[in-house]
Amino acid sequence: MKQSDRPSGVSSAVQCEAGGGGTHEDVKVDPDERNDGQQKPGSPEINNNKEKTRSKSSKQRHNHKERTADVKLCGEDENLCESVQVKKRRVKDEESPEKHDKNQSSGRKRKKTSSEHEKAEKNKKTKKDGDQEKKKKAEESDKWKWWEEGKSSDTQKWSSLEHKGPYFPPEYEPLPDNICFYYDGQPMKLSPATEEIVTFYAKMLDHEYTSKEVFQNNFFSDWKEEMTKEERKLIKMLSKCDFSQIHKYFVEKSEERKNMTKEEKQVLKEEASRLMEEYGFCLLDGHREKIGNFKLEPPGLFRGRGEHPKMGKLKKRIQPEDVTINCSQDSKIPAPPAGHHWKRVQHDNTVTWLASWLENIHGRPKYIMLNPSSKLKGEKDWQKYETARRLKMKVDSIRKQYRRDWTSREMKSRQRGVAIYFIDKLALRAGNEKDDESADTVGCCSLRVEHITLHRRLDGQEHVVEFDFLGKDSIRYYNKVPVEKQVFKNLKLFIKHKDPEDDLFDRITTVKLNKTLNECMPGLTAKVFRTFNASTTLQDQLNKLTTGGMTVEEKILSYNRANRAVAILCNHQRAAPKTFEKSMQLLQEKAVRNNHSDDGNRRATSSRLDSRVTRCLMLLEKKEKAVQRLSEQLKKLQLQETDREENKVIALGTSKLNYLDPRISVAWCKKHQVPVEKIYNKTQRDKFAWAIDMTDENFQF
DNA sequence: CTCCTCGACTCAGAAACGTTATG
DNA sequence: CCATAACGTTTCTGAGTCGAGGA
Repeated sequence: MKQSDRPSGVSSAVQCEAGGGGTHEDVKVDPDERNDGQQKPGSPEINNNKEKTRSKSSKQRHNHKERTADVKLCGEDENLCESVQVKKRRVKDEESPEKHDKNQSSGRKRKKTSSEHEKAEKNKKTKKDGDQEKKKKAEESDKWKWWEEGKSSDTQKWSSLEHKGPYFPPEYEPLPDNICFYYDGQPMKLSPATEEIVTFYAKMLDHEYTSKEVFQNNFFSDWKEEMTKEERKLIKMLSKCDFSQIHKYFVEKSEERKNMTKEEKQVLKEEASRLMEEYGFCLLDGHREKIGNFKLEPPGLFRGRGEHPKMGKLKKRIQPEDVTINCSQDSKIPAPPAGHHWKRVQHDNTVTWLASWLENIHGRPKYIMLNPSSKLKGEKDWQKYETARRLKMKVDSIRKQYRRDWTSREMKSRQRGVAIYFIDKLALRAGNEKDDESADTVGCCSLRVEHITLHRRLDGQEHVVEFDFLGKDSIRYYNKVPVEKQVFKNLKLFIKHKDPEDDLFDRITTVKLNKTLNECMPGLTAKVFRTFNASTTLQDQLNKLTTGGMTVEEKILSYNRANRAVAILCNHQRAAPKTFEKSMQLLQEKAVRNNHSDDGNRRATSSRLDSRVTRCLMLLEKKEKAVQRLSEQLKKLQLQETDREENKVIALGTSKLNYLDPRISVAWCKKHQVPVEKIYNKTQRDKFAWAIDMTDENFQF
């Protein structure tokens, strides 16, 4: 599986003190460590801790009363990320959405500097329709500054909502008569419904997916169910099906599309923007807001991530009769397609979605919701960062508490203490329980014994825990982390008498863990730690990496480095670009060539110097400049090279979009005179409009 | 009270698509 | 100047988190 094969250990680069090297073959626990003494005679329930086993028993767990002994704390965390140090902060009351419930209409006023840059940027492209330009500018000027209005209610999400309903994908277009499906070598005309399903498979033929047995089986059994009786009688084996002609047909079609003339492409583009204009927006509390996904998902074959047991299943076409519409009572109710009706029309203003349906693979609801630039999303986002900032105030006491739990007499508390420590230190996700109908991935609470290896000593470090598991989206998490001795002892205790497939933390669940966290601080849950640690890391790294005399380019490089540190912490990965090796090579070749011509220039320079000094002075200057330019270019290339290498499997976007308080970035931009559009593109600026508008250079997370 | 399911929302990387750099 | 490759942006939809509410 490609995802799991990714070069791992990426995580070690930034994580405070990870090591290198080391083998997988190590025994889990050195024998001589076995009776290393955490098990005092009086300790209750220490043995036989095999409660939550992988299969299902996680349901029935004992609940012991809290009897956490008040034991002395271990020494203060030198190991926790340095990011934690509390910076001098200026929490400006008026910037907190949470403190705003009362003065609804107080209308904070802020400078409105940011959109000016945008206009300047746009003016560069004057070749496009002047009309469009005007339109955009008009839109900009009446952008809704909801953040100046004070916080709105938590439960009621809107007071009026009007929209056109979802856009339905086009109907299936049957194949032309000369394109045929073959069974057992014989051409066969299929019923339209069956044929459509075949095209889904045929289109994917050169994808790795179709070679997987699970995929094939799921596909074939779902396909059979949709066949007519006659077809079912004939088609018995997938291996006798020949989709190649159909496959070829679609390849050619997409080729044609690529080779369309500019005019044809323009027509298509206009069509799309017309669609967007009609379906892409809604009216929420009197403001025109962009919708995130106004197009219903077309039918196709389900492609899960990783080793998904349901891959290849048929994702059915959504009918209007499957769709629930949510809008306000007095609004213009969207019209269903002719001859159809909605499943239901409701007017629930405690939710944010405009339409929903049940997806047939898992039977779970899916929604049409607003774009991140909308008030509904933006306000929530802002609130998220404010919660993370509140955690900043509380984090010291929480850390003290979980350290205390490491020596508790209760297994439950010890496990909770270690789990929160992992979540805090390593930015692990909570790790809810999952059913067997999805890929086998884990988070903190669902870690199993087989996912960690304990090394008493590794690469010159003590008490190293080696993590190796598949997380969300089946992305591999691989990291070797030195931990406190007490954590190490506890882990040894947790895995005692357990099988590899047993839960490491068998006495806790995400629900219980979050309940504890919520008692420490209202609104605190496991995922807040990710936001908190990500944002803190960014701020610290920016402070560390940005220095006075830097050029804008260098500053941006620093920003990207800081961003990368966060991405590594959060384990945000991507597949190495397909062309990576090749383009890397190209870059190197270029560098080499550059270097050579550099030499050539030098030689030329000196020889000329010998001959006619006066006349060549200008030439010399020129040449020197060329040399200088070339060596600068070379330096740039080398820089680019390392940057790219470092970035090979790191995805910066996810953290930038979801974990980094945009106000940190905006403040940094202002402080260092970096135009904000150098770090946020248009979409990102739209999403973070609130932060760009309200933040001054003194903002501290 | 706890467990368990469901619903709604955030977060995730791949792929498609568009733009810019390069040769 | 054009063709192509590289790169950045947008779309797509799957995969998590977490709270609510009923048994």
